[in-house]
Amino acid sequence: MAQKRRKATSADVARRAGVSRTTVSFVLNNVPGVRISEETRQRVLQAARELDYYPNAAAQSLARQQSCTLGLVLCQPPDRVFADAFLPQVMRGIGHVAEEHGFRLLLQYVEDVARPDAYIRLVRQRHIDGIILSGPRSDDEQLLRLREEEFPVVLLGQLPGSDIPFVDVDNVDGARRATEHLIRLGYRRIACITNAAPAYTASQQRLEGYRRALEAHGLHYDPLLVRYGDFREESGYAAMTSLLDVQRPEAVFVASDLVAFGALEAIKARGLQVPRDIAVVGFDDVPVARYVDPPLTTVRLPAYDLGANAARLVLQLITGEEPETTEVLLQTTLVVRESCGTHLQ
Amino acid sequence: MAQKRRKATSADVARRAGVSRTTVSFVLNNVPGVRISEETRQRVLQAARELDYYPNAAAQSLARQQSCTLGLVLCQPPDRVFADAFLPQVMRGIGHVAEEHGFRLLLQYVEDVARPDAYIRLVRQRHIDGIILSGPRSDDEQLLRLREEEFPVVLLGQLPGSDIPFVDVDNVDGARRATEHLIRLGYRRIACITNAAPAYTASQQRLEGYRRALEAHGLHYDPLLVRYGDFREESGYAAMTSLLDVQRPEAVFVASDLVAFGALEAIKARGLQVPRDIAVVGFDDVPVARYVDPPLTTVRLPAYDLGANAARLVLQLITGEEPETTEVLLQTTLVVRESCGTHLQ
DNA sequence: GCCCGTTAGTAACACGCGTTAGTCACCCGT
DNA sequence: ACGGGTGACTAACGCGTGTTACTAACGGGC
Repeated sequence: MAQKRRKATSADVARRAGVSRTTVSFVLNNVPGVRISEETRQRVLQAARELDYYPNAAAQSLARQQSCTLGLVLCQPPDRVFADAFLPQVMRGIGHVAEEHGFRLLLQYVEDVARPDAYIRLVRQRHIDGIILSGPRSDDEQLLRLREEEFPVVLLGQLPGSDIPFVDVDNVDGARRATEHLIRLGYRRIACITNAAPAYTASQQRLEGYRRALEAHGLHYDPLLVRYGDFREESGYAAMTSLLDVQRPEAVFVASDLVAFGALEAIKARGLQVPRDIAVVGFDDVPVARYVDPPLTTVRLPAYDLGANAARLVLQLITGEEPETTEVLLQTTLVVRESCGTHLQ
Repeated sequence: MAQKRRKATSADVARRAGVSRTTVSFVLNNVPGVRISEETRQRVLQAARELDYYPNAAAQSLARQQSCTLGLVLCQPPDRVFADAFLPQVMRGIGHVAEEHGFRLLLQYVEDVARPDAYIRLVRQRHIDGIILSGPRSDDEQLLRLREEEFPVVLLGQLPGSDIPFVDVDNVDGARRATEHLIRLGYRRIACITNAAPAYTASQQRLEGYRRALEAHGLHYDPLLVRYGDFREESGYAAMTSLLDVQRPEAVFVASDLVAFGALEAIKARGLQVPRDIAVVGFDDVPVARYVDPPLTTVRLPAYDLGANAARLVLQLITGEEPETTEVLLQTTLVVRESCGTHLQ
């Protein structure tokens, strides 16, 4: 049974159909502007079917000078836990769009950012036609060179000061809405714990959103109510403790669910209750946000769409279509659960 | 700056080094058994460096009759939440091992199991040399055909009744140890909520482990203390409620963290406390297990190793090395937190 | 009867590399 | 002087496809 036979080539199909290889290629690729009689066309299709013919991908790539493959490069920063939670959905988004356009998806982890050779080789070897790069670093020189060479690159996340096309979440707006939600619930003294050090763009942006919400409602932005997290929950615990040591805020906007979990712990450790004593809103809507106690009100990121948009954009760059915009910001959704105290009203 | 120049080929390198293309190939591939003078060798390497030469991947694949690419096929069953949490780590494991062997990783989602053409095409088109398939379905005929053709396939998870090589977690042992932990803590009346319907292999195995632990310690296995989950937390809530309606067990082994979260809710809803009134142990150690209230004692799966082993195995199948074993079961780790009541002792 | 346009298809080259079978020069021993 | 080895390379083919330029046949208008 096991057919270890040599696989059929287009030459085999041609022979069986009694035509030339050229004709086979024309028929199977539906080349426009070439006239083939319906009868011959059917003969070719029939032969291909009978021989279970599939064109060899390597040969096609070689001849077409195109690999029809996208590279997904993961330069994950320390916030692996966060990133990991979203990756599968992002990848599904990319995968679907890529498949619709006949593209495949090649995965490349880059652990050591100092040596990104791995993904550069994929480009130089013509293994991929375009790149979606998650977690861009400003010290990545290779990336800038690719850009100069006009190789199709799309970032997942932003690289300030560069003009590389990107797809990202509207962090400012998400944070603004989260904070505004707290304001509308009547809280006035609202603290903020960021998701990471200010060096991270997303961190800055979320803080900015928090600030804008306050100012839009005539509240004073008080730097003493701001603390910086570092992706991990321990940092949330420390930051919250520090806030409580000074003066208990009525509410806290924590720009990361994970950090928020730490903050929840710290609040409990003080014998306080959420949301009765302090309201908390997170950011990210990681899968478990709804399972913690109390269920966390948070900001949901459109993971699937992030991937789908990135794929769409890089495909446009590849085909040379002019994209409407090369800087895509996707909107977030506020997911109201219990930690913000809505149900207390 | 932007060098839109044609990329260097091995012929260019040959010309610059003043040798034949053959020699270039010999040098760059370090072909054994071929004598090249040290001087020529250096000249070739030098020329390659100066021209920034990278061999064209498609051409290499075509000539070598090998793509040096692994396919990771994801046929995720309904337990997406569970699967998603582990995927990134599994992929890292695969990615690392693959890279060590000069292999790349191609990702393919299969949403519609009835039409697995997508991943079959990758094989027929010689795009990949081997497959790691996550979430095998017994109704996947294409998969069995591949096996018959002796195409390198490794499963992540098991397919009962087939002899396809696989890598999986030792579910029986993990469940046994989780249950034994409860027994050692002094609990006698121990219930079990499975992670899924009995149709799922992993579900059966975990129940079996629970049973063995009981019997090994002279405890009676009572079907009335068993309920079936369905991956989702709602099922855990319902199952736990049902258990409490009959008679309150002293402890519960829940074969899935997510389902366990639901069980925790149900217990709280009855005004009972964990672990004081009922001890709970979960399975999977999803990232948030440590953040729920109380932190969940659970069984950790070696996600990274799962991927690394699968990659190693499929690479052996590809190179024709005889693997020691084609059925790999990896051990789990019991992660003791608070929900089991250890700290009450 | 001749020319030309159209239809239907093909020969031949290009894509960039791996590899087998061979060539050529040189040295060594007798 | 000559056969035989060896070290250092190379010519040429094969991998399987896409595509450009060309041809052969046919019919139709004048």
